[in-house]
Amino acid sequence: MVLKKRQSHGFNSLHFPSVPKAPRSARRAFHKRIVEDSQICAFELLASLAGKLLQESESSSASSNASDANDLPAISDGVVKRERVETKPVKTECLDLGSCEESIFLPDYDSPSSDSRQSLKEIPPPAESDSILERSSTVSNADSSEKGNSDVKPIQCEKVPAKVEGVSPVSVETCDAKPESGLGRQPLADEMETRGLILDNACSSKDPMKSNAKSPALVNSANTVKVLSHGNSLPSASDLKHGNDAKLGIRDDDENFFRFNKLSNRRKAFKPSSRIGDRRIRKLLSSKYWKAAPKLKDYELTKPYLGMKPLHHKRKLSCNPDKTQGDILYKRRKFSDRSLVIASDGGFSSESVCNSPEKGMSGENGSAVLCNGENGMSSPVIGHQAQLRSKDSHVKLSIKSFKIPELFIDVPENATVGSLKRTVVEAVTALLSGGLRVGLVLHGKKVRDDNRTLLQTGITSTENIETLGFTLEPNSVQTPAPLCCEEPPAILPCETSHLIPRSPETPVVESLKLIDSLNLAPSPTTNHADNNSETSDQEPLSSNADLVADNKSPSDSKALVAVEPASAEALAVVPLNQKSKRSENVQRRTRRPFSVSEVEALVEAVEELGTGRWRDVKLRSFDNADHRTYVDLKDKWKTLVHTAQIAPQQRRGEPVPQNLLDRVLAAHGYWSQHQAKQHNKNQVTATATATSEVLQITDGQAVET
DNA sequence: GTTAGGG
DNA sequence: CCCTAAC
Repeated sequence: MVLKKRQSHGFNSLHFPSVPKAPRSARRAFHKRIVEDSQICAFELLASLAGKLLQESESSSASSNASDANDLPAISDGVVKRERVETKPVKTECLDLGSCEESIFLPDYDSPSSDSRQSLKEIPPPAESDSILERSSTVSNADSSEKGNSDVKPIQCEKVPAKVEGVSPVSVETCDAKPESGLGRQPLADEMETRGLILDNACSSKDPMKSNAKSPALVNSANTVKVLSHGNSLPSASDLKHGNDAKLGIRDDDENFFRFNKLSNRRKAFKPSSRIGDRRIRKLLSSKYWKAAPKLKDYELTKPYLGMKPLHHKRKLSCNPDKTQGDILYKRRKFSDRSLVIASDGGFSSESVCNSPEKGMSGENGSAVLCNGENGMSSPVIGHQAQLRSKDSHVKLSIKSFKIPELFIDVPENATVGSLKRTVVEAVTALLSGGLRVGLVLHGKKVRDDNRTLLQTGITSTENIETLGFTLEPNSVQTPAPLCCEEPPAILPCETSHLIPRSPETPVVESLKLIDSLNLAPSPTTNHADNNSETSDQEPLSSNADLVADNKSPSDSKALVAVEPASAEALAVVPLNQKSKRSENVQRRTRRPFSVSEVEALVEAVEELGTGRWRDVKLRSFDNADHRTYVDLKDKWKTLVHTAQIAPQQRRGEPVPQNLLDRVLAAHGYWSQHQAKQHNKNQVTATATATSEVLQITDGQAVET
């Protein structure tokens, strides 16, 4: 060992790399797979978040509009329809990512407490797939026919699904929200629905299980996002075998196919990863995204902490149906590529979602809205609670949505839609990177004691439940506020929502503000929303498919969507997909060039401590610079050495005084040798036995160098 | 959690 | 800066 090391230092450093390299890369390749998976999870999370956001906005809009009962139904309809539309994409996704399915499921099983569970529970414990299928099918049915009539609470629940799909829905939502008039909305809904139906059909046909003759409970449960995803995923599997009508299906199928086989094996592995806490995911989230958006420099995300005003989402969009659809498609596509939107939901909130519209409105503290099942109806979702049950007195609640910390996005008008999207992703990612936790708010007060029983806390009666809210909170405050902090964020025009007052107690809970552009399709005409942040550019990154997706007659678009995107993507994606995907997700730390003074400090420290003791260097000279890790210092030193060795003309960035560079070289040279000597010495002393040889060698080395 | 190195 | 491997 010693010898080796010495060698490398002395002269052979160049050689070194070659040897390890091969193995390394190999290993890497192996790992990629895993990473990929993680990524998927990350995506799921994002997706879910997006879905939530959408939902949130939805709910708010709905609430505003629908103070009266009449309105509600309409809303629900819209929602349902939307859902359908989205469903298709979802499904696709599922196929793509075998993993999604798993992740989705996991939550249920994992957390006994989750609501969704309940439904499962009711039904004999079937294979996952079975249950899933059933559920999904149920859901679809419920949507189509029953939204309104669904007995009991189911109705409310039905609504929920819509929220799941984050992105695509948004656009739709926008349209819906705007016009109270059913007109604008309806047509869209129909069209979309149609599409959705088609998709559904495909799925359903494939699935034998499809028949929905499920107990009501199932139906209810269906509401949950999870359900959808499951359903989707399953169908996809079946699709694989049959082959889809749409090319899209083909591609997905293929992918799925592969994965599918592997999935079974991987399932276990996945479980853990599905968890939000998964380190990997976090890592990805936290660090990756930057690359994607280096050019976005201008954009800033403002963190909630910055004290921006909460904007209540409100998007102004044109309601052009066509456009909308295009958007939707686009969105879908996008998400689908990576993951199921749905899945994420399941992940985050173990709570299933079903809520009565009214309740939804009431969700005061901006958090989740609950509906109380207590009133005699038992929502399947809640079922999970039943497990906890003490006798008859269960607390039943459904969470329609979580509020997530507010995100501000500020981008130049000439920014591309794609960049905007990425920016949003970054923001969301940043949020998620720290992990999430759920807060409970009762009567506007945060309930902190986790050990108290619901009864003790007063979460038993219906009344209380109505004032109960759940919040999604970033787990770590430290979550880097990468993009935003440096400059004062521009404040976007916004409306504060009175609907979702934030209690001081729960600062964390905030509404996520999305800018309309997010939802917009790439087509320029579509967006003319007045949002400052809006961007009219087409997304450069968007695939042809995306473009194709926009204005078409419904039927056309459908066909196009199905086929084009799929094929296009398949082609493009297959080759590089993993990479690109990965690179796009997470955000990178903000770049912070070392100042001359920092360099000086570094040089000084290294002169004293030597290389190889970066932690000490950090402690000694950069202890206060929390943004400088010892790895950073090490890297900087590396670059300094390199810089010192190249011609001044080739150096870039802030020029480092030559004298410093000289010191760098000197220190580097010195420590290179010194280190070797040190090692030798240590070795020698330590192993008195083997010394002679070692010493000799050492000497030789030293001489040589 | 640190180090060392490749990217 | 990021990511990993290897400690």
